[in-house]
Amino acid sequence: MTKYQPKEFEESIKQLWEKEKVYLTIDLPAGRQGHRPSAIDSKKMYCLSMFPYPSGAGLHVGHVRIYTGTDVLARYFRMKGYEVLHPMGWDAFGLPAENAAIKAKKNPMDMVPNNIANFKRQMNMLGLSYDWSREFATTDPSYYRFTQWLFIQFFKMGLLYKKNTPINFCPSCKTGLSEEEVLPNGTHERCGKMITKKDLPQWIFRITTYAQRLLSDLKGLDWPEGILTMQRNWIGKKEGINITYKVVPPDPVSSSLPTSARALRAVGNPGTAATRSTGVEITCFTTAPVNFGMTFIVVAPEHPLVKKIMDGRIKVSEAERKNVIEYYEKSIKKSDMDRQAEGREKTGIFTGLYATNQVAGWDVPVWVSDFVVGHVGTGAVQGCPGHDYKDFEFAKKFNLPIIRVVEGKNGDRSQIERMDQIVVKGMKGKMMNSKFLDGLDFAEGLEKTMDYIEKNNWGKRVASYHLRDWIFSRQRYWGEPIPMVYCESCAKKEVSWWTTDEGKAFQKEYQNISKADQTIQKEMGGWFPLVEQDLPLKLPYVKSYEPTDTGESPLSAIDSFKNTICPNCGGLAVAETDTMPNWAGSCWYFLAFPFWNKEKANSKLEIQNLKSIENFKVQISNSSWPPVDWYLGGAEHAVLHLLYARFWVKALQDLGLLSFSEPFLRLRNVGMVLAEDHRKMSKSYGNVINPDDVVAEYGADALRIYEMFMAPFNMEISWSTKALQGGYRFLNRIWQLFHTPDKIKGDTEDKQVKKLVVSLHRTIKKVEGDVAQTKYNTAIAAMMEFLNEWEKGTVGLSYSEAKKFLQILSPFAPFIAEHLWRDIYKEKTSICISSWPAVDEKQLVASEIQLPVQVAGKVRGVLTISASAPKEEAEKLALLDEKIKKHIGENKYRSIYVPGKILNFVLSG
RNA sequence: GCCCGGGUGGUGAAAUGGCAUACACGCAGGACUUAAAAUCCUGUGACUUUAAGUCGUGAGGGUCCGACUCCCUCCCCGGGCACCA
Repeated sequence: MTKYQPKEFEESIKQLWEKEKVYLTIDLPAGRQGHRPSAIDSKKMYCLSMFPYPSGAGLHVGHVRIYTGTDVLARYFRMKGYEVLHPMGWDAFGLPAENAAIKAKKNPMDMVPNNIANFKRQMNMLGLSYDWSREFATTDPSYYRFTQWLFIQFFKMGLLYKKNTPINFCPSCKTGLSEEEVLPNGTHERCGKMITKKDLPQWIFRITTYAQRLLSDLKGLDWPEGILTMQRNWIGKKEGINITYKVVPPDPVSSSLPTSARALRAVGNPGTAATRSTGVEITCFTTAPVNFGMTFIVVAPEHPLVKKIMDGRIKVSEAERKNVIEYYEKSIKKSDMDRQAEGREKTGIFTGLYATNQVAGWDVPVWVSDFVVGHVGTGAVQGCPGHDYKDFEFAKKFNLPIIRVVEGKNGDRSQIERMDQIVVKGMKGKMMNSKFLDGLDFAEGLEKTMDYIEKNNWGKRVASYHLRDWIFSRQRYWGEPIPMVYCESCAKKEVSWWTTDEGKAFQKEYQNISKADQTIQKEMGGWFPLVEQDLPLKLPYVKSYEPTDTGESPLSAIDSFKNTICPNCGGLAVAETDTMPNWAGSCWYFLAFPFWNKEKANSKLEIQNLKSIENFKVQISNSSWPPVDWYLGGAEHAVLHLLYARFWVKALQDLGLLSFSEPFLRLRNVGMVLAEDHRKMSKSYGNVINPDDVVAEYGADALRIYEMFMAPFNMEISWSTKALQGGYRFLNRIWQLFHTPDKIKGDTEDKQVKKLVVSLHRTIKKVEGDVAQTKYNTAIAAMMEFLNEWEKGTVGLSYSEAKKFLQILSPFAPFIAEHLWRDIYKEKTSICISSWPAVDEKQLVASEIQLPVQVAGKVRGVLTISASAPKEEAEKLALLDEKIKKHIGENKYRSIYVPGKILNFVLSG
């Protein structure tokens, strides 16, 4: 008897697949001949794993899990007759690569190809069925030229602007840092010193203009419910109202009073906006306009009103101006850590100004406090301390009046003194102290207030989103250069791209979708995209690319890169030196695989082809492969990557390049693979498992089977070498069976054989159903169960039925399946492209089933009975059972009968 | 504090309203072997000496003929966000 020794055949099987090009995909819809021309009319299935960053460490066993999971799908659908696209590429730009290269004192450009070669070797070793002819890395100039081209289109649409934005900066290392390099306690992960913020001009994506569509389109996606919820919460839509309040000057009567007394003084006094005014307004966003209980306004330190007070455009007393300046300086310097240390303890300062609450008809004092956040809502809140916890804390701290306008539990109308008395939006209660609203339900009262405010033109209902615009600049070397040029002389002449002929034509063509309003056009004056035919704007190969001590991009130190000419006027101009973030390449890679041709894309001819951009547009918009049918990846990308990619697809749809609005129809998460000690695998713990070692000892199939079998696909697992050996044993037993002639030569007329065949077909059906739900663990368990039955029985399967078992095994363990397929069955074409065995449904209809019988809810017996037997028959049969009879005893009973499921005798006395 | 996961044998887990613990690991005993490894066979939730049975899916309550599964209250573990108006 030969032994199962995967080492002896896995390598040659791998070469066979390569030689026979079994994974090549045809191009849709152009219909170039693939290996199965007849499949051109069949349904398509685009199966994609989130592509990896090719690190120097090689594949992690976690990678093996996700890529095998997608591979099982791809292999299954191929055999089911679908035309399958299953590509792989490399997300090679970004911080990890750059930092690794800095450490190794190499240029990432030199390191990345080696890492890719190693990843690719390991993937082939695992038998992953990729169509490598479509491979690319986001760092290939032939790829990132299009990333840059897309950037330019988004710029033209008015989706990008430049603005001073704080970046993380380490004063000790003199370097700009990304979010992930800053530890939660506000220190730099490498040197341990506190980081600070530094203002630098940054490219910003106006993702917020798509907030509503990003929210609405979630409906109808076949994604895990938890991920959908997280996306919804991230976008965070809130319906409310913006109310505009007129700011009135300090009250001359009370100007001699101390600040605290003056802050209180106005409340309850008649509103004075009609007679006095500073000409300034404050707009507050609120979801609960409880205006009859509103006793103050608080603005964020970043609010424009604060600037106006500080520079004297609004007159307040000198003492109050000083207070405001002091408070501003202090709060602007506060790091997140300081603010956390303060906890919920409120700070703030009275500005000396008032505003008129027109609804209630009184003035309220205006305060500044950093519990109000500049970028949330309008950066100003109306204080209603009886009906908001934070407002309550603030009012308590500064002794501001608290007015109850909604009854509490059991009609409580008492003065609000404690937190637990507060009635907030969503609670029940009747309105009080609210004039025309008195007696209404709280929710109704809010609606009425909003109607009233809108009718008087004091405010407007709006939706506010938690989602913020997306900072797209990185002051780093290892990213796509941003293909933009700034021309100071054009800027001075107030020339923007949209005032050029090209820009005007674009505006006209895309007037319905363009977001390039007057503000954007003005702000972006002097900025011009590179001439599209000149792309790619190549990242220069340089010796030194470490982050600079000014926080600026390393490219800014390279004169030959920085100094350029203006695409508009031809004069001297400055090239943008920031690069794009890691997300850029991954935002559209799934759109590139469908038409990518590795050889062609990288040929000199193609790169010099002036029409290549036009070709690109045609290819990206004509392919019928996208959207992605199955997208598999880790839950850590639940928000950012998925949201960004969805955003780009919507923008491209608006540009007319795509005909669909969502990139990923089905999403499934893969759980992490932890080490045997339940910790993350890490060199420092010495608990890393290398797939190379595992394959060398047990073969690729055993590794695949183990990772698919150990737990549901989306659950976290800890590595277990013992359990891996179980997978190996399973394959070994299959090997032995196929080398035991009696087990694959059953007589098809034999009753025992027929029974075994029924079990096989049941298994085929189970595997089909489970694979389509990514329930790989139970699919494998079903095959194991069948194997046990087959092994233990005295008869075998017929030669042709046994073959079907190999076929259903092949998506999970392709090497052994292919080997036996060719060795035992002498097949000449690959099992990968054979047709999935048809289930003989007729055989599966069982004439008799095992029916559990309960007495008073407890199982007391099992009947062998026809699945469709009538109740009378089942009952009669059950009562023949001594044990059942005994448990019923002398009791009266009635019975519940669900045919095929259960018979339950319910006792009644 | 809020949001998202999760809690079932010694272990990974199965069952999504109908026989709780499939499948696998581990363990124990046995076979084969000079021996070990490998392989095969048998057993394996707890309690009850045996039998017959009782209990049992984080805790408590509810709905139902029937609940791991649905509803309510709470506890614990993991992840994320956090003064979000």
